[in-house]
Amino acid sequence: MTEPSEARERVLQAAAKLFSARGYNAVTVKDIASEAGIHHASLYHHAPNGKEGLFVEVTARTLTQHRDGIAAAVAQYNPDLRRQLSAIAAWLIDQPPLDMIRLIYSDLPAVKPDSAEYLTLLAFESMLVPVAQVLEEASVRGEIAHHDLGSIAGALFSSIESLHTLPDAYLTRPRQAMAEDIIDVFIAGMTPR
Amino acid sequence: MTEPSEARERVLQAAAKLFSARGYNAVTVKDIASEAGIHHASLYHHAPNGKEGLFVEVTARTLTQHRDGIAAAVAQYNPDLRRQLSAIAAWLIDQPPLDMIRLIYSDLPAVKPDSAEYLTLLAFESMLVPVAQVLEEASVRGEIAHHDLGSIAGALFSSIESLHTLPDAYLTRPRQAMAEDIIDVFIAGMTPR
DNA sequence: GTCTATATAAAGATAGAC
DNA sequence: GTCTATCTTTATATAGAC
Repeated sequence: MTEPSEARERVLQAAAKLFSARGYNAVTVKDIASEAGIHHASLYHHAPNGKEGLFVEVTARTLTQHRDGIAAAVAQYNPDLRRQLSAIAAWLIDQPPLDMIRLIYSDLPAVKPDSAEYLTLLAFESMLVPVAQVLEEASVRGEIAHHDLGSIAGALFSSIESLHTLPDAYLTRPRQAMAEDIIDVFIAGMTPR
Repeated sequence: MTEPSEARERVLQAAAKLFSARGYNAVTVKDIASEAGIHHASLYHHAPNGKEGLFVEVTARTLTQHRDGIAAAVAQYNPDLRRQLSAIAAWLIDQPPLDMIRLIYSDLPAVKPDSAEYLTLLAFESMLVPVAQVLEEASVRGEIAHHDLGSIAGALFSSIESLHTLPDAYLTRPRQAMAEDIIDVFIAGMTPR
């Protein structure tokens, strides 16, 4: 669609950063251009479809990166469930927050229905499905009891993701340490006794 | 500040509903007025501080209602931890989604710093602290092992809240049933063996 | 590829009649 | 308490020079 270039990449990264931090509606085209170090009119040279096209493109890219990051964590520590989940948590904590509720209820209603549907599907396939799969494999190995793994995967994912919420005042320990505690509880809770 | 009246209450409820569903930035004053069945200029009669004042007022009210709803659930089933958590979940599922990440990262940056600080504090005191307290009391009774109960409370809260995210296509069972499963895992995971 | 200038539309808000 | 009319500001987007 548009030529790759160093400047375009700066725009995409600025957009990804700001959209991810504040959501579609709280970010202006000027914010993005300013973050990328160019005039906001210049942005349309790199993003002919404007704000909406930019959002769809960088959100898809962010989701794909999450999918790949999670897949790498899963592959690296296979078949050690605890290490797999810790590595997924480390990845999620290292990335900007990915607020699925905001994405679905606030951001996506502002874009074309086709794009919204595409991103919704991509989000679930990138986040929930891989986590559920890791649990499923551990279940097949007999390490955890059979639960509704979709529900549990969602709970685990949002538990880790919510660590981003904590303002520093409430952050008594490193987020990764909190994540380990949460993972411990989940694993213990699913382990047959 | 402003006289209570049936019309003003309609405005507040419309604002609460829309802000809660889509967030501060995705809702316009016209949306709220339209939902309340009045012209948008009339809205300023009931809300002299405009959109921002309206948001702060209804968000505080929503948070306070959540605090009270959780407190009622806790009191009703004291000292039965599982029933307490189920009742909290039932309350949260029955209410519109309360997205803390969106509130803190997307909505609050748009309001005056004083208001933002006030709402941040109120949010944590209304949601996380009560849930942590229920866990703490169960811990004192010896029913669950000592964990970082702040982390676990946050995980539990966001796990339940994330059930709102699931589009109907992914909703194979009632949300309350999923919540029960999640609560089971949390309790089992914290129970000393 | 970036800028200045400008067009267009939408949003928040106020004044004043009824 | 509600409306019509209007004002001001901001946002998205385009045209065209350099």
